[in-house]
Amino acid sequence: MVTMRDVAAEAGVSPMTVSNALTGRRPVSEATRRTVLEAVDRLGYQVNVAARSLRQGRTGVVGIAVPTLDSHYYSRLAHRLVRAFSQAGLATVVEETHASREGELAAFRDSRLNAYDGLVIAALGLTEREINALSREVPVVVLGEQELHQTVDHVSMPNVDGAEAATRLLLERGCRRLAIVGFPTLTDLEDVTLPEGAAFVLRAEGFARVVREHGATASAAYAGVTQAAGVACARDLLTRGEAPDGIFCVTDTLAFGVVRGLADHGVRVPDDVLVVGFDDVEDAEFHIPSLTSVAPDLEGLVGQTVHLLARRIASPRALPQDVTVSYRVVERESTTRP
Amino acid sequence: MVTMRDVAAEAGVSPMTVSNALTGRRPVSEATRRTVLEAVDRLGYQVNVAARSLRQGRTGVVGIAVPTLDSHYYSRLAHRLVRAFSQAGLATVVEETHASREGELAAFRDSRLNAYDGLVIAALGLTEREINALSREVPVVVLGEQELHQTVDHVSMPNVDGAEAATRLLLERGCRRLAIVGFPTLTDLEDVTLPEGAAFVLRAEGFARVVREHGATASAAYAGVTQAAGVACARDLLTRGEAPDGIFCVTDTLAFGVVRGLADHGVRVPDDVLVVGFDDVEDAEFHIPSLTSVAPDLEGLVGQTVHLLARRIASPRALPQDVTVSYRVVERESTTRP
DNA sequence: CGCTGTGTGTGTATCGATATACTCCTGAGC
DNA sequence: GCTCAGGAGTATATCGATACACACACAGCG
Repeated sequence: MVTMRDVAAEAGVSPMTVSNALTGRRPVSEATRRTVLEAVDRLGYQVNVAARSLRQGRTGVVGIAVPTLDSHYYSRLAHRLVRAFSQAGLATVVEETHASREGELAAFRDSRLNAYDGLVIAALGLTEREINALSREVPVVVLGEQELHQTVDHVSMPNVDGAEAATRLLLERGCRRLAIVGFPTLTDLEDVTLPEGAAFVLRAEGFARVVREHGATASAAYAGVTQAAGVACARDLLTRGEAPDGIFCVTDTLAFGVVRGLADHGVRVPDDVLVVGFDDVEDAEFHIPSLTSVAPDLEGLVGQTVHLLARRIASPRALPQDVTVSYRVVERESTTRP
Repeated sequence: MVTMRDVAAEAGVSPMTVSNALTGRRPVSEATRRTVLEAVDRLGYQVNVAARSLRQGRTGVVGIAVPTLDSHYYSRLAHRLVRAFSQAGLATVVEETHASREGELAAFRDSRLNAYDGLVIAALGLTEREINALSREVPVVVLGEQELHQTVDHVSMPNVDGAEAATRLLLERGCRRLAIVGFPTLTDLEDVTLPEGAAFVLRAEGFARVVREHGATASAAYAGVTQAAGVACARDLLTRGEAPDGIFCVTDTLAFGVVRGLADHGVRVPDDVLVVGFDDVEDAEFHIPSLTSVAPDLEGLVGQTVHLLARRIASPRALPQDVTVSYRVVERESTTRP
């Protein structure tokens, strides 16, 4: 491997001058700068990051830890975050936590910990207490899957409000027998702990509140987070008493499954039942029927995340911020009466 | 920061003994091992990866570079690769190249280069020559988007064969006016260079070959790789002379767009036209209509990739292998005549 | 009894880049 | 003519973990 020392020899200067010429940390005369750069080209020199970061204690890389990449929502979120950090001049690596406590601890603790200058994590498995403890050791921004209490930088989705809006939309469109897919019950909501974390609870809360306010009837079904789970929930709802005429799904992914599951039983959307999702993933626009969905302001979420993490890296003791981004409901065919 | 030296002092041994106790690289008596581990716990010691990898020249991390995570296919592929490497005991980080030459060079060269022990790259922008040159400097497995010539480990999809099978399926189902979506022409195929690389060319080749053999007529449309592009292509095909009755889309993503675009013009799948995709992404099963697709053996692809990279890391001068995985055609509603 | 071998542990040099303190030189100012 | 500021470059120590050579005790063996 060719080192800075080799470049220095080739250029007839000291290693330190090579370092200064390359990083610009200290001034170097124009002439020697050129000589150095030529030597670098000739030898094909590349800086050794391990050595640099050992010395500097920083790596210039931020980690992005998401539960899985095999998801409409998280793959898109990771993509947007990467792009935003890149525009801010920060390199990124993406890590999957498999929605497990261990995976999330790994993102914090693992050997790679001191390889990141900061971490963005969509935490599902860790408790608030754990997150608080860990956040003292490394700059971190938590993405909104938990309710936290101003102890760590936190950017969250408008879970309750968005769910309320979605549910109201169903009622406005004339639905009277509502259902929620992605949550197992409508009583004692806060006692339920799902593997997917608190976002689902908050969305269920919003749904339940509007149902209560309007004195509507509602049922609930839960079988997981995948499209297949959506299919199962649809079947479940159809074989149970009176079928719903409006379904709120806590994610678009579930909604896709639900629509598919309904179709399997000859139930048409929107003719027989209206469906609303949450997240407004790209596919919502292209499915048949296209899916009405709650669209959180992803750009805002990503922008805030980058901003907060950069701020925290710069000043580790800054006061933690808690931001909730805005949303809008994008209405499409799945709630448009024919 | 607490270092190995601190642990050594706490445990009353030398740093070297701590290292040996933790890595197991050299034997340590059971008693001192326990003492060391207790000291580690008490102080909350974590190894500094920068120092370790500077000394060892290895990091235990492999990089996975894909064009984008905002894609049905690549996000799933990245997910599977991460899982497979993890099962093989290797940590991974995922990087996006934005399908650009620069992004791919970055994956190789960027400061983080010497931070990976190996690289898996789905290269679209680099030339064969460049890949060959770079592959001499770092263990790399190229995922099948290029035709390479046994100069680098390479795992590829059954692009030509799969496309042929898909096209034959359309003919068998009675289609006579075929179309391909995702490729701009059917003459001088090999002269076309798409931003998406050679996979599209190969799929077009398979399509064109079968069309030729059967003396069928065919048209072509291209507008990019997204679902929106699929919509545009559908519109394009419908407004141009006689509409096709069978469409082969070079990716499922395009196919989703095409089906949607057709629906926008009142053309129904499969009633009026049959559609086949390629990749068999998860959504293919859940769309309405569900999408017939060429399903490459992803498990095989991922397994081979892990195997080849591990092998190359172990023995850098091993003879390069070129593997093409198998495929099957999964027939669903989009090609099932009502 | 001396000699080799094995099992444990320690000291030292090293990986490559860079922070820091230092030297040298040129030119301005009085 | 002399001092002093500051620009350009260099020597050295250091970040933390570990490869390597070495030390030492004790067992087995001829």
